[in-house]
Amino acid sequence: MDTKGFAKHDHSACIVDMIAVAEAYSAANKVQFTPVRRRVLELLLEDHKALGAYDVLERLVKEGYGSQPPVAYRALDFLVKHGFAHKIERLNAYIACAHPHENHAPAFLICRQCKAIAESITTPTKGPFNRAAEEAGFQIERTVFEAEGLCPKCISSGVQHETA
Amino acid sequence: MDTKGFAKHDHSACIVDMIAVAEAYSAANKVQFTPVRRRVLELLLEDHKALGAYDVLERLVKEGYGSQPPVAYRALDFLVKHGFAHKIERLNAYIACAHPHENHAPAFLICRQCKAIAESITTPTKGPFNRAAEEAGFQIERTVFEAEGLCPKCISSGVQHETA
DNA sequence: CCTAGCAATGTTATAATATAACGTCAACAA
DNA sequence: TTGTTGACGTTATATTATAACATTGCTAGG
Repeated sequence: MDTKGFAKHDHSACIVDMIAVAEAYSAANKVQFTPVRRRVLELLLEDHKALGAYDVLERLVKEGYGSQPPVAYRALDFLVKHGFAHKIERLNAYIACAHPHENHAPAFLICRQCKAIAESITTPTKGPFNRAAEEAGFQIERTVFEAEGLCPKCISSGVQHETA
Repeated sequence: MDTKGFAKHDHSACIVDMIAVAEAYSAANKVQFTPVRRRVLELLLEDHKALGAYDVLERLVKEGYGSQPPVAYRALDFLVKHGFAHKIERLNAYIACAHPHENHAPAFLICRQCKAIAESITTPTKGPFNRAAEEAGFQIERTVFEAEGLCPKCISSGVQHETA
């Protein structure tokens, strides 16, 4: 299981790369990688954490794009639909995909302290969950795998115990 | 992995049992299993599917309980906190726990067609996800495992293909 | 008995998240 | 040219969730 997110990496290169991938994909699949869509993907990549739709919207407004929620939701929906972003259900927020088009079954580790998020990919057809589904005769179309807890950094900096 | 939900069972007995468990637990843990809380648990058990907070509220109002959202949210929070219900993040809805206090790491199979939901329990310390977390040095506190797709019944009754 | 503290309930009000519906425009194909 | 389509922008509204405060009833200590 390949997990990205808590390690440092060359971030500006990562943005450039992703945008290039998105452009190639869009050309190949005859979908439009328009300025708003590109900009939203960049925003998600820049932050490298989950942004709410209204966070995205706020930034778009500042840059002269439309000012109403559908502007943000539509761009986010596009990115999610085509595999460039994921929705973190637990947070009602969106994050750039760290593994675009690697046959996704994304799984997230969400730090409750610093809000960092790592994305793993699990094999879509194995694991106990898939076995259980099979036994039950259930046909999986989409999965949500999210874990909340403490990332390595926050553990070592002494945060402990849930505040619950 | 024990999966409950798509098979038939004696439903009124299941409600009675759960309520008894909840009462025993509440007595033992000195928490108050009040009328609203009990009623909300009953509602969730009766439906055996996920109810939104406002669905719950609507029924409570009809029965003379308070009419404002916090009434429903507080009861649901209580039930979730003490392990009698779970929130289905994907649906922003709540469902009675099918395995109360069996050392939970609940996993759900959600039928997009008929809205039936099955609850499995996964072992909280195994599986690829836990291994990935361990490798990453991440300490899991809570998990969300949800799969959407088609349940056996809907498959055999001919529903196919996502409408996407 | 009184009363201070507490937990639960109820309320009002508002915040945060999300979508429906419609008009305009540009690209493109017939 | 014209009809269609997809994207974008808008207005308006729906849906989900919480903050903050008053009231009530219980109970522990005096």
